Amino acid sequence: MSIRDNVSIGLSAAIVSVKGERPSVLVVSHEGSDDALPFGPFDPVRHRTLESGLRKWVGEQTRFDLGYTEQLYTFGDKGRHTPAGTDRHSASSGDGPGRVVSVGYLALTRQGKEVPETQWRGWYHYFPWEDWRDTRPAMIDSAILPALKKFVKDATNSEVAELRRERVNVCFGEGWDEERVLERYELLYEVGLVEEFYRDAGKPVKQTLGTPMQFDHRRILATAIARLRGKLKYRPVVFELMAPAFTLLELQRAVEALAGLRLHKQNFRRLVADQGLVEGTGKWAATARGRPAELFRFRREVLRERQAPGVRLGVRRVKNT
Amino acid sequence: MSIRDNVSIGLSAAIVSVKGERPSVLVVSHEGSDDALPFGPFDPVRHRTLESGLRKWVGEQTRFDLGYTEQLYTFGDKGRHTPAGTDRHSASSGDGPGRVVSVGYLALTRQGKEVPETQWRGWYHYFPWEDWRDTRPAMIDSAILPALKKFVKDATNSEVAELRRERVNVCFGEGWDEERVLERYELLYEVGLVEEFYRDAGKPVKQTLGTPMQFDHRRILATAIARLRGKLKYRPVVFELMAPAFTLLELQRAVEALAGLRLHKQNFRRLVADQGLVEGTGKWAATARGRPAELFRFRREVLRERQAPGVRLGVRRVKNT
DNA sequence: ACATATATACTCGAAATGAGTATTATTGTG
DNA sequence: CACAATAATACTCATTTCGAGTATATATGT
Repeated sequence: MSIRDNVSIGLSAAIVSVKGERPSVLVVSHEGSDDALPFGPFDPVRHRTLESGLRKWVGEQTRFDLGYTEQLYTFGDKGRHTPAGTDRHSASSGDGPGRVVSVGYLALTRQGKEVPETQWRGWYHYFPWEDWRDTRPAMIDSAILPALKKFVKDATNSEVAELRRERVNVCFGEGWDEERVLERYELLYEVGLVEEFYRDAGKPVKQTLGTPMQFDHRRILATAIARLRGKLKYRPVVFELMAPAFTLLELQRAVEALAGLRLHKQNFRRLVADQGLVEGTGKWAATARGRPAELFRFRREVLRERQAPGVRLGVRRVKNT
Repeated sequence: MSIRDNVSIGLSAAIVSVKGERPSVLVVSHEGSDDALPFGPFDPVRHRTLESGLRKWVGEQTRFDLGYTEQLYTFGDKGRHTPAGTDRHSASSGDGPGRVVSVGYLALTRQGKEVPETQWRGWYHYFPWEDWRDTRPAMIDSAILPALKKFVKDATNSEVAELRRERVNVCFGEGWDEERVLERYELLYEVGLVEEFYRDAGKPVKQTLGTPMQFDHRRILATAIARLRGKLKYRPVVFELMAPAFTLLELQRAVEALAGLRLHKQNFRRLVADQGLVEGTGKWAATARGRPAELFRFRREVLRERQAPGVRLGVRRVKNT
């Protein structure tokens, strides 16, 4: 237990909110460098727990009050936490910048005012292939599948080829599993379809998909999206992202935005109502056209009452609203 | 990002196997001190990833080949990683033993030969209130609920009391949710029903429930059990713990052992078979009494083919076999 | 031959799910 | 002002899954 040189703990947070139909993440962005998630060091002297450290500096830096937070994953890969332009091998030389082990968090919040240096960006900028709400994204057929086919063909032997084929099939084959965000990102990284691959390898950057992020932050964001998409189904977490009162369609749009899928309206309503997740307020939303919708509120009691079920996404996909 | 003093990364593994009807965890045990999970430091110079570091020293120390592994959680709480007998405040004094952030892993393996200094121990030694296979454990009514009632009554105001009541109800109320292992352990810790509470607080130890472990290892084990119980239901992970060929009853017993619940035999069989998780080998097991059971094997192909579903535990609970 | 112990097959009602169709309450337009 | 358009909400229906049995088959031991 004596090795404690050159390791530091970094905390990164994927702070998520939804405005309208856009799931967004809070990023630190500067001219001339890639976007980054808010991150900071963990100071073991000042903070009793990792999470209290996180809440502290997120509060200071972004003035956001994190409601729900959840630890995602701890990443310690050598060569994947390198600022652009830095020699990726410097960490192994003993007293260089040292190794950073980063603990990623997911946080959900309602959207408030922005803070200097930070901005809300739609998460599909970083993962354009993950949004299936309107159509299957065209880049899957035009760019991704051709590259993946080549990846399978380039296998050194037939056994490797078979493993690769299965992986490609699970990630991008028939039967879209909206939760496999991380697996897909890692696959695209491996085949050189995302910019981070070239940066980490010190190679010249090629034309790639989606907007890159600093360090391994896009990987952390992929983990966050995957986790949130999964959690949606069995815990009522969407409500952390909603205003106190909302129409059922607004709720549905939020879930759709996060899941990247369209849902069946009537069944969605039935699910939410039957589970008692929500109760009418007796007020109606002002709508431009059509019959006005009732405003609902989340029945916070369900969190305790029963084993609080989630919004089981009504249906896989559906043609239209 | 300059703080890197006095933090070290420890890796701990809950290595799980099942023999017969006993879910077991590999522990390091010595006369005179509490059991511990195998753990070791993460050496950032030698290892590229946290997981490769883990596999390396687990391999060296225990000679076990970890099949499935999964990162659980990263714990960094001050005062909960203190060896028995050490002043729990020494970590905060700057250049004492320093702060250990520990990354917990879950690993599944088939049981092999034991290694000196380690031993397989049934996990219900540490969590006797979690085994509901035969009956609802008597200690819940005799020891746990009385203490929890007092905990609710001792609340300083009625709002706190209400929150406590809800927590108690979710953890030990009607409708046992076998996945809430960690929540229950944390609650018992808080009310002083587990030994670690007294040790961490530097108080004299009272009569408590279950076998204690060193550091925060029982918490890590609780996390592992919770995760595994959850995962069982949607990924076919049980098979990592089974011999290459097994009868359906053996499979059911393994799932029951892990979940701490009895399942409905006929429905369990239907679920497993209908999902194509398993195929007959045409061989039959030698049984002492009764009609011989066919031996089955796991159809590894399902892992790729479809989005591999898990063994959805047939039923909540059942009177008898 | 039959009691006992298992394994395996089949049945049946209740609930959940997927996919609609039908009805109601608004606004905008000819 | 009637009516097209738009959206909310209600209701229907076939299919699947689930929980809980009963029924039958194949062993062993006496």
